Amino acid sequence: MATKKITPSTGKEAAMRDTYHHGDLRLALIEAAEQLLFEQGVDAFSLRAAARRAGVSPAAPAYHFGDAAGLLTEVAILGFEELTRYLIEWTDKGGSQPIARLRSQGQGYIHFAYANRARFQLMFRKDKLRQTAQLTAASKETFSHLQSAVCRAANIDEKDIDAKILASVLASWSIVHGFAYLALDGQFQSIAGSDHLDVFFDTYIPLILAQLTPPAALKET
Amino acid sequence: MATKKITPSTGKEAAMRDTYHHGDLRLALIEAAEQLLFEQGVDAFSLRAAARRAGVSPAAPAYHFGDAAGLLTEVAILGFEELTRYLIEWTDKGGSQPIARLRSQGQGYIHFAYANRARFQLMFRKDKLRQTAQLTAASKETFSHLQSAVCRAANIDEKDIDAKILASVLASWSIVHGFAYLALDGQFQSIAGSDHLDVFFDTYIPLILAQLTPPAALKET
DNA sequence: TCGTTATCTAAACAGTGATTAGATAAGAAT
DNA sequence: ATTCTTATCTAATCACTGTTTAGATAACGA
Repeated sequence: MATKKITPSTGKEAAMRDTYHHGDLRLALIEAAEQLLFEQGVDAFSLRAAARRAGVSPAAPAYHFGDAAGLLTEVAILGFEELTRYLIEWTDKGGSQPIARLRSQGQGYIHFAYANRARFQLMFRKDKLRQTAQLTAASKETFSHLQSAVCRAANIDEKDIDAKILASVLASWSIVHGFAYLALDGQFQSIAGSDHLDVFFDTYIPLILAQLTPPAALKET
Repeated sequence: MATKKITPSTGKEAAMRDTYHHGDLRLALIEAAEQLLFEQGVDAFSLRAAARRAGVSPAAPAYHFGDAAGLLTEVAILGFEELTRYLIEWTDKGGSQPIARLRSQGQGYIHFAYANRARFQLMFRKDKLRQTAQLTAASKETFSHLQSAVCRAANIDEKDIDAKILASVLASWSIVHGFAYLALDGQFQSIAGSDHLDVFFDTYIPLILAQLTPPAALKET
């Protein structure tokens, strides 16, 4: 045999391999991509770096994912699925009152964003993703949980959704998403003193989420 | 003399020049960058393309802006200044009632985002910008208008800002920013039917902005 | 007219995403 | 066991990017 070691890249991250075939390159690349995103942010990501980390040549990812957008889309899908899990878990943490559950869900959304900075940002960077059926399915699944929580808080059947209730869903989504995005972008640093998680989660977020009111409050319009 | 024409780039966009010196390259590059952003989005921007469009060599921008982040930062500063003008104008459009003025300001924020897609996205992409004193000054100026509008809607003196009122400011900012961002990212396409401006501005936005309530509503917390 | 400074070019380097032809392996069919 | 087919990966290449460097050119003040 005498299968010589294969070291396709010169980088230090290159994983040695005894076999020509990787075994599970698809998974390895996804994990490498997630690591890179976590360590260096969305823009620092490069397909070649992911390949290096997985210990394969720069062209290897093309077979499994086509191009960079293909790989990142897989990561984004996993992100949406994880976000959905967050929402389910945190909604339950809210207890029995529908409004409290909605607010707790909002906390979950922001917690996810903080715990998955780059992945969260990637999920909402359409230019870096490929709009596959899987991706839209995953994001729709996430959205459906936002919608359910608002409907229950408003005591409205999900089949009776009209423009007003839909606006409330969009508003709820907007406020938690906007907050998470602005905070992650560092826009609150010069305003709220320190940018530490605790400050936000303990003081501001509960106050902000108090504005997640059910559409009953919209009657005055 | 016989000053031969200088055509540093081979691209078609290359502007001819009779003189070795451009004249006002700094401004020309900013305008080129804004055009590129408008036409092709944030990620498609490249420093070399901006140089080409200004009719100058790839290294020329370095003298005026240092690097790509330097040029983009200038564009972002101009963006914040324009956003501030939008807020002032739209706040006035709201009439005499402070709450109506706050809501109108929110519309202005979203209008700006729609009318300046890429520039708006750039302004909140810290990774692409250099955190200069000018930039933070411009964004702080913008923020101060958000703050003022909320304070007036809440009938509170700006000097008496506490955690609660600050949370309302962040909430107001978050909801309009989140809405603008998600809409620009196309997240509402599959939900709200068409993605046309009119639909949002006529139906959803007024409903959403109705949730921009003064902190009096927070007492219940 | 001369020195100084501001402004720009040319050339180069390392890095990127993507494409292509071809090498290698794994498994099925015979 | 041998051959065919397919899956998987490499090597080489291309056009492009941001950035740096040395040097060319012009503008300006003495």
